[in-house]
Amino acid sequence: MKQSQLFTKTRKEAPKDEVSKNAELLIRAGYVHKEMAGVYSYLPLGLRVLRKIKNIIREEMDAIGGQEIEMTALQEKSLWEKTDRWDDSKVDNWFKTKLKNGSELGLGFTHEEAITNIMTNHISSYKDLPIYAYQIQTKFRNEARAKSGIMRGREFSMKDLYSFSATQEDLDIFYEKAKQAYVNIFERAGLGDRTFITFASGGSFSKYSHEFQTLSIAGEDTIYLSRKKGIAVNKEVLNDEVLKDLDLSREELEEVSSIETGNIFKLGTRFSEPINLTYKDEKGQPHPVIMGSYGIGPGRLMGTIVESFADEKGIIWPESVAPFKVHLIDIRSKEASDKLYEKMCKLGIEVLYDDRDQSAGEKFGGSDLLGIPYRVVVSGKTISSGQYEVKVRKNGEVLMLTESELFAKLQGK
RNA sequence: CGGGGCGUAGUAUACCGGUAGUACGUCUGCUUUGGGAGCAGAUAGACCGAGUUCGAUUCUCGGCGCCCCGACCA
Repeated sequence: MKQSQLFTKTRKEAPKDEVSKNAELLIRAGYVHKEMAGVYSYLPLGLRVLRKIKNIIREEMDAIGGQEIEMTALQEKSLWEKTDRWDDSKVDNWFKTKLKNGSELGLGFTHEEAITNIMTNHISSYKDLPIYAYQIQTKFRNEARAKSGIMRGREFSMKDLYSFSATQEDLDIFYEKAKQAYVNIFERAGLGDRTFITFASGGSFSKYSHEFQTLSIAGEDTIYLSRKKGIAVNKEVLNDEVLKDLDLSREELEEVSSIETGNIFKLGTRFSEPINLTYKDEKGQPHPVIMGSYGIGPGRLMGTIVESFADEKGIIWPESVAPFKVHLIDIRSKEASDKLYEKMCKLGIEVLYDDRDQSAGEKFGGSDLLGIPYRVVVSGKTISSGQYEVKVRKNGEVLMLTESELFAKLQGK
């Protein structure tokens, strides 16, 4: 894409009233637009990043048998009354609205009720199970206080997968698969080395749930981490019994702050019983379906990546989620730059081409802020040397490469 | 939801009971061109409403909005 066509611009100044690093950088770089507190629009570059994150998640969900669906944001009151989650005293972050005729509706903050209800039309026999279904959809939560930029908003994207099993064994097996899929997601998003499976409150059907906590000073959670064992315990549940369960001692635990980037949860029959989602076993006897839920927020993940890798000059995207792989910068050598751009496009290399008539300094500064992994400069200097200058954003390494070396590098050969 | 702070241009700010000034930014033109360059010109602002007043951006009240701490976060 030619940058002269891109409607967003980079800014030197931070917006006022924006403290979190992720929002400040994403707004300055033109990835997002803040509509109001806790509500952000994604602009072209931001949407490219968000899509890449969602696609990584999709691939991992599909790989463990997930089937993608898309449920509605509008939710019917009566369904939520069945599970006793309609009343504001039970769930305080509802956004509620009304039909013209006065009927109350809610804007979904999660979808256990909705999907359980859908499944009553599709599950009758043990032969129908298991089913694993997920969606990537907008959630609405009436947070008392929005904060942390795009990481804790009132409207945000969420991938939620729900598992439906006939037996506890199947749930347990799938749960472990989902856990591994989440590990893969964080690995692929570049956060693998700093994201830890964390034991958290399990609710009424299992002792623990598992959170995926990404270490960050911007985090709202406090966890106790054993780096050696690679696991952590959320502060909320830390006690002697838990330590004994997990064979951990206080001495080996380090208190760190972290961002909750994912959460997987065994639901048991918490929703299937009140909504009457049952299957018949071999003998024709009915049983409630055993469920699990598995959530991860693409927007929060994006914010976490920014928080994790940015430096004083701007964002640093891991290649897997970067809006473009290459930022091609023309310094008064339009003809040669155009040619290189055409070649990259032909080879399918994702490239943002800064073809604008700006000063070199502005282009470099903007490029650092955008955080695209490889910056390729074409200038009089590079043309006379017969080489291209490639700067690696994450470590500042500068390489002088011939054209064939350049393409070999960018195509990962 | 409890507590605190704050609303003057995109940003940072100044003055003032007599209708707003500066800097940076932005835009246009020219000159520049390897780290946000120079010159010239231009653009753009009192959150909203009510009250007090001859007159309110300024004082009072109400609303709306934003930020921070805490609580909350199946």
